[in-house]
Amino acid sequence: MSTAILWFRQDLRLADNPALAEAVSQHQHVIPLYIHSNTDAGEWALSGASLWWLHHSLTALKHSLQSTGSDLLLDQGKVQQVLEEIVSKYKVNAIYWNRQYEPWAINRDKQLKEHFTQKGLEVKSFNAALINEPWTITTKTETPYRVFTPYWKNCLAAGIDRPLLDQPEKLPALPKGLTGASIETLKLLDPINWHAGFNDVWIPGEEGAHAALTEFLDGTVNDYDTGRDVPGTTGTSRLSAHLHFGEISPRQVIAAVRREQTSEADANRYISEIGWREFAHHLLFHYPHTIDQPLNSKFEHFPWRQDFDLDLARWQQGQTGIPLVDAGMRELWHTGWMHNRVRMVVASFLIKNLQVHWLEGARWFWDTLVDADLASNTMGWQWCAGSGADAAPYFRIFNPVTQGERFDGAGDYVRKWVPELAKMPKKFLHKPSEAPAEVLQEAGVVLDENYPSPMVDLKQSRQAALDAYKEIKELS
DNA sequence: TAGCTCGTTGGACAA
DNA sequence: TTTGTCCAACGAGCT
Repeated sequence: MSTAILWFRQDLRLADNPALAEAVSQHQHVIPLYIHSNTDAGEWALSGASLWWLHHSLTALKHSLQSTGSDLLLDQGKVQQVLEEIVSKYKVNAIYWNRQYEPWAINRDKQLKEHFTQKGLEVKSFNAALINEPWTITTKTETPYRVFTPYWKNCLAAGIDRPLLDQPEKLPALPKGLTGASIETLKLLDPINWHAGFNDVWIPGEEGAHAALTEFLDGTVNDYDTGRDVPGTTGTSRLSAHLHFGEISPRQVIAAVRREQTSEADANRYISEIGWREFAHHLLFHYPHTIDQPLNSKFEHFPWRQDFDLDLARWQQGQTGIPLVDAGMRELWHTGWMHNRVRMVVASFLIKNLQVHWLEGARWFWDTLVDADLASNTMGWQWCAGSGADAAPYFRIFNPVTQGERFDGAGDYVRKWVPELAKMPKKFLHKPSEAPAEVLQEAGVVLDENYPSPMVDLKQSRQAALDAYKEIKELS
């Protein structure tokens, strides 16, 4: 009789789970285990909104495992120690897991693999999270890609459709006497119930992931190419957190999109977004220092603001006086998520108009996003700052008023998240400070009383950013 | 090797 | 109101 530990991490699903499928096929006993160990990751430990998601996702996984005759064993503490205890107590022969790609996780897993292999266990890891793992795609000269388009062309040429693994119908019961901690003892939920609104928006877990995918395929995907840019509508798949926690795999998502009668443009555009997720992992793996250092070293000398605390707080709270920025920051706070276009706009505003270091923004997103992902977050912020791979040219500074008028022309998004402006007419919704007194009065807006004036002059701060970028250019 | 082409997401301004 | 051009030049990646 052989026993394997199936160590769950960012692969909280039963279907298309290679480590699980292998464990079930090779061993009579399988111990599904999740270890809450939040010290390995240092500054990038799971936090805030992610912990809320994790709590519910683990609860869902536990239920599904129970319905197959098994259970999910929950534990916390040092990973090696926890594994060691279970290994010796239950005569475990093998440990299987699906790979993670964060620099800290790679180091930890490598060390664990060595340790337990030396002890005579079979230790195997699998790819569950990506179409192509970061080291499998290279340029003709075998260097990593730094530009998305050639990277993605290469992936497409190699083929991106992958076979799926079925969910095991039945799992062996846990060894007798093995009962884990309850989910509550992990204390993942913040006792301050700031995440109350999340329940209305998200269903974490594998079932929730497939429900979100179905909803996307039933409607949204058919206008994805243009609809994805409109924050006031459900124009995107909203799968990011499900994908991050591995409740669904990119293979499953691509296969499902392929089955739909969707226009080529919409399907390809969406699948290329999965490609960006892959590209982010490629970059993080090959350039791990980019989690807090610029990829482009010129930016080490960028004159970021030093005394930014008050401005950062206004940005975080959605009190900048720029309606689209405030709407985005409030959507983030209330739902743990923000529309992608708005993420770019609020990031550009923080970095360029306020000249606050992109890491401050990255850290706030890390705490508040349910889909916080080190690869995507790092790539996104560096892209906006201009210091990353395939970055926005420095002169490309979003004007949040223009962006609002272009992508939230009807104003649904701003009206929803900045209700104090709900009665503003379209013409001035994105720039209330320019509205005539009678328009403001009619809309019940009293500037600096119930809605702030813009905290910076957009034109002046844009010019200041351009000058700062010029400064580092001249250094080289 | 050298040369060529191209680069997610924009804004300001002029015509 | 819409469309075209410029912004500045660099380096990635291919041939």
